[in-house]
Amino acid sequence: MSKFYITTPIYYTNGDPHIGSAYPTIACDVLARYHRLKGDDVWFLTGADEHGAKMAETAEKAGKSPQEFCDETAAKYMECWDELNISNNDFIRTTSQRHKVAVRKLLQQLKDAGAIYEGQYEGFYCQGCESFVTEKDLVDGKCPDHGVEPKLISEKNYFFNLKKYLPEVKKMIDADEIKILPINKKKEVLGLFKQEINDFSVSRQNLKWGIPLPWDESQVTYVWVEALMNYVTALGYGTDDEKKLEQFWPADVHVVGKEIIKFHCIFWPAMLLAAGLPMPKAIYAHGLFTIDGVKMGKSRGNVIDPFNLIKEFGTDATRYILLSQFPFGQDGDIKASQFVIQYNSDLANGVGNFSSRVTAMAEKYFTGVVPARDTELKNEVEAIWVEYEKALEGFQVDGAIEAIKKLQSLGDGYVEKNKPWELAKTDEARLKEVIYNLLELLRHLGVALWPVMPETAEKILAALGQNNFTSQNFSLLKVWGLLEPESKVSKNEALFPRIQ
RNA sequence: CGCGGGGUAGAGCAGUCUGGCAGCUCGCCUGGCUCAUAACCAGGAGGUCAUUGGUUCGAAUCCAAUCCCCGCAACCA
Repeated sequence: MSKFYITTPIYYTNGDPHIGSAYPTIACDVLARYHRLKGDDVWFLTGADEHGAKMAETAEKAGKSPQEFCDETAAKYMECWDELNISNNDFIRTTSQRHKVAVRKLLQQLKDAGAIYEGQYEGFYCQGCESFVTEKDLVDGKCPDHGVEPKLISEKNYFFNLKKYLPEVKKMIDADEIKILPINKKKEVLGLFKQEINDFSVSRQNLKWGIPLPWDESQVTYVWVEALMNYVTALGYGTDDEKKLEQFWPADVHVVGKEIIKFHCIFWPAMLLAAGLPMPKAIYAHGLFTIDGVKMGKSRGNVIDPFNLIKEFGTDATRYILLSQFPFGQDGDIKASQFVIQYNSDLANGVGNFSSRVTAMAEKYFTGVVPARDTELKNEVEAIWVEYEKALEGFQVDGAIEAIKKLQSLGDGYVEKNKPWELAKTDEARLKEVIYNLLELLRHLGVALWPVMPETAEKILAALGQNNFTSQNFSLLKVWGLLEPESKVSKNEALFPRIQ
């Protein structure tokens, strides 16, 4: 049995959960469930990144203490994942005691290894914001929020000696010791090495909302530095019990958005290298949404709330709709107006209707008793399984959805070709074979569906009398002919009622 | 000349590496069917493949230039 450790990005929770975070979380859930089905020992981590100036500022605007605010948003995230039926094994919060303790251990480790040195950070500081601002944020050289010119100031900071580790990191990426996927993202990362990459600061002086450095309590750890560390702190790094760390680290895949690949593909490996920890095996960068052609953002008022989607379509359909908009590794544009159309065509008319028609025929013609075995569709179904597995092994969640669609349309085509309603009048023996093939195909569809739409899969399989299927191994489940003749099946209720 | 990705039917995408009838899904139109959730199946209409120039018997694909969109570009994560 092999292990599979998968992580979502750790979300910066200074606002409510939105589909930008729901999307990769669902994708990771599909991969986690697939590996569990295969019998792998899976650890699936997600979490909340809760420190930093921006968080403190957002909390203040909301009239709350940072901790209070974080507690509330983290709860919303957890609720959202719960409603989306996300099967994460852990949810790490960077304000949790376990994270803070482990971060300080890891930072000390980096310091002891000589990877951290003291230096001066120079930047534009806005009095109004009480934080550094970037030049690109300035309008006419002034802070857009406060209308004042920020002062160039300098403060003591600790820096990570990134340059020392860059050649080794590059080598590992080149050699696919850290696989960067999809393949074009590897090119992009290697391209970054051609530009000058400077050491980065790991601390902040005038900020309270963060984790104090172990060797200098006047400085707070720079937020994304400790955020990246969540992938090991959640496994118990630096505690008395590092069993999980030994069992699951290195990660099999960090799934990240393409906007943060530099942090994950360069900075994080460098830190791991300095700390003497093994490298993640793969980093998969997924694409970003635009909505009706424009970037999603609160100020644009086009943010799609996952809770609303769940309310409108249900958990499984929301999972499906988000994943099926565009290929996982690419950017894509989505339109909320397409969601209903897609729900109706793929789910109501597709999977749902197919399940109804097949189980209804079994009831009508054979009073719900599975007729004699047949193997007419065996080869075609096996070929689709090969495609399905190949896609998921390569983290191509959308490929699995394609395979599911193929199974279903193979079924609908088979019904049309064989016209069971005519066979019922003319050829009982042939009818038995046809219905068996359809029921068995539906069983395969149910299994294939499980990682993507677990509740639906369970309903389909329960109607076929397959109740404890998740306890069985996938290698067995995908074999043709598991459905026993003489066993009892029942008609499925409408899995996805049509939306008008 | 900062780095990288992208621009293909009304919509969302594949095809570009390795040049050879421009494909998929949805939507639309027509026909068929009645087991099923007004579902299903078959057929059809719809594209100067961002623009311009070049290479070639032949270019969405290769080369050059231009325009537009997205991510990164030392501290927003």
